Amino acid sequence: MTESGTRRAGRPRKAVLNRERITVNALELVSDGGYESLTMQRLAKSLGVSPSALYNHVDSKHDLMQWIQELIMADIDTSVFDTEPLRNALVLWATNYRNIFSRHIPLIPIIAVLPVSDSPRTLGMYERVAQGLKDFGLAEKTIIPTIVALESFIFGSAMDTAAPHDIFDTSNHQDLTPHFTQAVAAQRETQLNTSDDSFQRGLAAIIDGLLATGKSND
Amino acid sequence: MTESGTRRAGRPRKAVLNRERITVNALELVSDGGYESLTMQRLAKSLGVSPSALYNHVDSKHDLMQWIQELIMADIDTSVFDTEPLRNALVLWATNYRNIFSRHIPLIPIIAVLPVSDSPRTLGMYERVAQGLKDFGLAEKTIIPTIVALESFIFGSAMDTAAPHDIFDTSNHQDLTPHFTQAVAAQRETQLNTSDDSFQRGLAAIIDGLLATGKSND
DNA sequence: ACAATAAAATGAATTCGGTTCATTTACTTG
DNA sequence: CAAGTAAATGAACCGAATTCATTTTATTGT
Repeated sequence: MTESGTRRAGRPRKAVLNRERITVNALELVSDGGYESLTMQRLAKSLGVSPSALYNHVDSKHDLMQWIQELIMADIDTSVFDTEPLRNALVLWATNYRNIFSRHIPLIPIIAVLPVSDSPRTLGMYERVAQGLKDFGLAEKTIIPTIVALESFIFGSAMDTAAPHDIFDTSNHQDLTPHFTQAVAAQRETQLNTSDDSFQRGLAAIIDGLLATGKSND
Repeated sequence: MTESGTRRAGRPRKAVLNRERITVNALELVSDGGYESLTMQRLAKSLGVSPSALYNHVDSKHDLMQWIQELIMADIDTSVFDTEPLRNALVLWATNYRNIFSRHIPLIPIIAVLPVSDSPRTLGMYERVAQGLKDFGLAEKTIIPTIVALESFIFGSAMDTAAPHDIFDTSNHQDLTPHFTQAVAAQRETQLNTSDDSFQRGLAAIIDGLLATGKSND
């Protein structure tokens, strides 16, 4: 949409940077060194460029986060809704979703609050899940609350995976917390990872409940 | 416990700062202006003191966050476990918990990951819930996963309350997302706040499921 | 009264964050 | 080859957390 008229010529120099290179490098930084590693200066250095150069391509760090969201969302598999019965599909999708975000904890509070229309892939995912729920027979008005509730559980569970393994260590307070201490010991005996165990139990519970109470004939 | 021996005398000057004043002011800053408002400099100014003075009392901003956690946890009501049947008590406790944290979103990712032993009040809350679940007849080994799953849902739901009201606005993509768009419209017609609706539905579902599948005779 | 004490408060300095902007670079095209 | 343009630069700004040498001042034993 460059204005015409007395225009002579001109194209820019060859760009070193572009959205993809920036986003991929940013995500790499995060994967390697945690989220504190993602600073505009470090990102610039990893791209062999000066920090200010980034701002010719991205408006702000927050915008960069949105780009990263798109990249991450691409990993979430919704094809199971085509091949599996709904309950199964929900379990597989949710598990996949949670596992991916547990590798990107600091993005969660940001993404949880981002308008879906800013991310085509996110929108696509919602559409696929909504369709599955509708075909299953959920009442139209319960579809969104069902998705939101599931996602809340997924995000919360993803955050929980960041908890240290000794988060429930009560060595110092045993006497004051007898029931809790005993419960911790009992869970430990199962040899199951606490986060995974909690997620699987909670997921089965919430899916069954949501599908049961959301049927059309309410 | 100052060492004796060749000691002469000495007590410090009267302290302007102390843990309580610092923590209360910090939380006030957060409530008034969101979490970006909580900086050590602003906190210092609100206390009529220089920023560096804070570091005579708190080791780091992260430590300050833990203090704030303690203050917030004090608001969570566990007395319902003494007066209500378990299912009811869980609903009331979870709702209270979620409402309180929805006013402190940025703390969630931090608190979700904090060792409970660092916060006596958090520990006390867990003890009370664990006791309730045990008395209800849950198998010992399912108590911790039950609590963790509930808390994950609570934290996720608290974050969701920060989502903008038009988070699901699809005006631009209607044709590509027919099911989702229709589901959004149907939910809107109920006049219910999406976050609240989702939370209540999800909460009932997950509690029923967890209590049903966690009974001792598994 | 007084000198010694020691925690508390200060203010300057450091380091690192995101972001802006005037300037320069180098590629493309008429 | 000259014009034109987006891209890249580097210096600068602001505000953040934190450190440290220094100063203040309430207390207490003499």
